[in-house]
Amino acid sequence: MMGDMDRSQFLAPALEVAPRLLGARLSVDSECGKVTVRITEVEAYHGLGTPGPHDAGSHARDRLTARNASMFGPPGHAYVYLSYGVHYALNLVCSPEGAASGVLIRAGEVVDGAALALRRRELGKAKRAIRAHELARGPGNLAQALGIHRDVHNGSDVFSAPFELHAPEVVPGEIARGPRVGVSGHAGSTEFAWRFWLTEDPTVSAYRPGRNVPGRYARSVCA
DNA sequence: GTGAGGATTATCT
DNA sequence: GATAATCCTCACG
Repeated sequence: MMGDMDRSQFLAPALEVAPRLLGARLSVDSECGKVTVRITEVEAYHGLGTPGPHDAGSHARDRLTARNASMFGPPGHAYVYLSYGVHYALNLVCSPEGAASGVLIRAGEVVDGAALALRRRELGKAKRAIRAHELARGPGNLAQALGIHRDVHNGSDVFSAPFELHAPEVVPGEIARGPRVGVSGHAGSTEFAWRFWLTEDPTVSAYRPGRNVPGRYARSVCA
């Protein structure tokens, strides 16, 4: 159940991998120093070549493109994209090379390098004071806290520098499951309850439904 | 070449 | 709750 975190785990479809990443520790090193988060919230996205229902919410739903190419690349590598022209988001690529799927890392608890993470967040915008549990809350904030940039990290191996990935040290606790955040159409409905988070963890981001989602006002479902 | 639409966040009402 | 910020990606002609 909680074996070593190695590359072979990422050969599976993202939907299987996603919940297993909860509680894992992810570090990103840089010339400024290292920041480590304990992953508390993730979402699975499938794509061409990965078994399961067609995922209309995925960047890799139709074809290989310049943007989504690393989702089709080797498992255990990073897929980084620019969201809304404003924020980077980090995914860990799953499925064998040639098939697309990935796990979006949506939130984490900063367990090391909090001072650097805070400095990066303050450089970003933030006039308001940032509390500890908000340092890496939400995919954009998490990427910023870790110092993720597309040009530097997209397509790189998560099992090599500057990344480190370690399996959960203890059973992470109760896992909740619900529809993905900000995904429009059926792909954002409870039919695609592909978001996983640690119940009651304060670092988990707020749920916000996408547009045109059936059952838009349903809060969330638990596993 | 052009235009619409984001796997978001912070801020304002 | 609503919206601006911001710019890349992709579809279309």
